[in-house]
Amino acid sequence: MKPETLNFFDKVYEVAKLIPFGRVTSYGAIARYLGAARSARMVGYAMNGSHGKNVPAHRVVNRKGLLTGKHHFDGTNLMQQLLESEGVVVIENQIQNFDNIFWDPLNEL
DNA sequence: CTCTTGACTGAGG
DNA sequence: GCCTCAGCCAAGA
Repeated sequence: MKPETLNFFDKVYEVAKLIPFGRVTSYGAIARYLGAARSARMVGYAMNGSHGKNVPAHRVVNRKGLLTGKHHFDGTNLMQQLLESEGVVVIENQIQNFDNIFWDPLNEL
């Protein structure tokens, strides 16, 4: 598997799968780790195809810890349910104690 | 080829 | 801290 054969989307999926249980990261963090610091939006765009790929998209939020992508899940509060199942406290689409559970691939990986 | 659409981010007021 | 604006880049029409 040459890296060149891996699409930007595939790279995003790989990183997303590496997010530890009960931790979260941001689109920008993943983008920077992939060397595409200006492509944070592409990370989110890539998650559109994350369904059925065993990708924990619910652990990826924007830089504020806001669940901006919750509307892309089936249920209205499915994304929040999944996060709370992992011990992550979410109030009004906002992850509480975000700085503490934030997982930066550049620093942790 | 051009134009629109985003699960974003950083800077400025 | 909140709001607004502009830059960013891939995919689809």
